[in-house]
Amino acid sequence: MSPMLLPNSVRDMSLFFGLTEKDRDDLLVEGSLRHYMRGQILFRHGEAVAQFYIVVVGLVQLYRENVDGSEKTIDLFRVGQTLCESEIMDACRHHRASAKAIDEVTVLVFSAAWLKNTAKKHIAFALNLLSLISKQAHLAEVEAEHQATLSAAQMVACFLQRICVLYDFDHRSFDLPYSKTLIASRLGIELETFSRALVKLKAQGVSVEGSHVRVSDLKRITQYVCSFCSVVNACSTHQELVNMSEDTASIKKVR
Amino acid sequence: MSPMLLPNSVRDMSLFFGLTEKDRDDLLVEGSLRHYMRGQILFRHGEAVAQFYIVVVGLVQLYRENVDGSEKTIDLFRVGQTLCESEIMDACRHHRASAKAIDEVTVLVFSAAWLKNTAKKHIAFALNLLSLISKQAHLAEVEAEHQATLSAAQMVACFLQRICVLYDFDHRSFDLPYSKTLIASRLGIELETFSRALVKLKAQGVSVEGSHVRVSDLKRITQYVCSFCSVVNACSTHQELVNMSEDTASIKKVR
DNA sequence: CGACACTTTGAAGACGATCAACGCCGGTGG
DNA sequence: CCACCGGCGTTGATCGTCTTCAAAGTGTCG
Repeated sequence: MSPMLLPNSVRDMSLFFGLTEKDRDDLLVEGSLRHYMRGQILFRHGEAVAQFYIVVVGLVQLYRENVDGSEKTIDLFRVGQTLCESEIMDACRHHRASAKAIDEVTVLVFSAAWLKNTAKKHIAFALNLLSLISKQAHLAEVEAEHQATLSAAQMVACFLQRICVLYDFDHRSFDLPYSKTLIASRLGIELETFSRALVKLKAQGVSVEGSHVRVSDLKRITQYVCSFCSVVNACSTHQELVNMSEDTASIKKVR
Repeated sequence: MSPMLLPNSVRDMSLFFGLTEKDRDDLLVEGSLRHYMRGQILFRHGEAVAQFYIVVVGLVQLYRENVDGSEKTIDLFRVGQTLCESEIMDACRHHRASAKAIDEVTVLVFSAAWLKNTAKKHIAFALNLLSLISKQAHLAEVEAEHQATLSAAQMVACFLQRICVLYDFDHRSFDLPYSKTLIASRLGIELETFSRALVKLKAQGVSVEGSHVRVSDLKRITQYVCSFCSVVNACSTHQELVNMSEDTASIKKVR
């Protein structure tokens, strides 16, 4: 697989910071591209953990099937995001959830051994991986906290903010990048609750028509969710995080 | 600080697996012991992240103060557990939560630079740290999922199981290691809800009188919470996890 | 014994889940 | 071209669960 063909969002991934271009490309060469049609399964809960994935095109859904057959979306991964790194580093032998393609998806696949060996071989890679997984751990903690403390409408508002940062959208006007059904599942709420939450957000200056979102008062919506939340959302990349953290104290004061 | 004085639960921490005893002790020497009285603050939300902590004695509460003054417990750390590793590796400059002593607490304190440098110097340490943080990320994910999908009674049952593994208690009869108020806060539910959840669990063969817990039917309570949950709870140490994962498939079938 | 922290219990209310009905839209097939 | 269908989203009604407020019970420690 020639690294030249990969989109910039993959070649510039934070995972490869601090490596020479040559080292990075030598590593990327060891991956192989794999395509999935809409709805196809990448891996299933319970199967052996054998591979590390980097999303190159499309959207991948990580989800769990409950005993009753319903699905709960754990997370959604877009271009430049990775799957299974924590399962591999955690020495977890079996997948803890299933993954499927939402769109037409292309992923770059590496063996689990590749990930471990690369971490051993390149200390910079190991530290980047640490940073990446730390960030995930933190996001998951915040998520757990939100589930416990925020109302549905607040979680939706928080999600909209996160979307803007992740996709680099204009915070005042943008289109939802995927269906409301999927968003509701991602947030752990029912579609009906999501729909009603959008109605409530109108009072906070957020209007959603179809898939188009317009936010009339950025400050109001930021205060509506906890201000801490907005810091988290803004810290999507390493560099942004470094910059943002300068301002954390002042944001705290503002609230 | 002489490593000889540290309890085994610290000297045998998974973080130092694969290092020689000498390397480990040389590293431990660089830490300094610090004592806190009941209720004293280790660090506050918003302060600069400067240190890495290993709990040597007592229980440390990580919590967030909401705008309205109420506290939400994010996690509780006992002997042999660590604080701030993910904040340090994540290059997060300011604490994302506050920490205080529940008991009388002793911690071993290292500079943030110590943690980063040790990871750079000893690849085994870096990999152990990766494993540790991966595990945390996973637990946090499961936690978020539980908050979204389980009832209060199920979360309490799940928590009791986790307690047993973490403290190596007899699963059939043990004492709660801390107050019900603290447990409720940890689970993100109100004390009243917690109390009522215990009443409901009587029907599942779990009786709690004062702080003493008796479980009459282990299988019933395991099935009451999702079976996936019990696998997670059991995977408290690296080695246990490696052993457990052998059985994951079979446990899945059982449910 | 009284003060105080911790816990339990009761009653009322808020919120989200669930079930049901309907509207909208794009595609398919007659 | 129209009828039908299925996927998606909205809205209404009802129900169960958790929170909130209030009161009372339990225990410990001075």
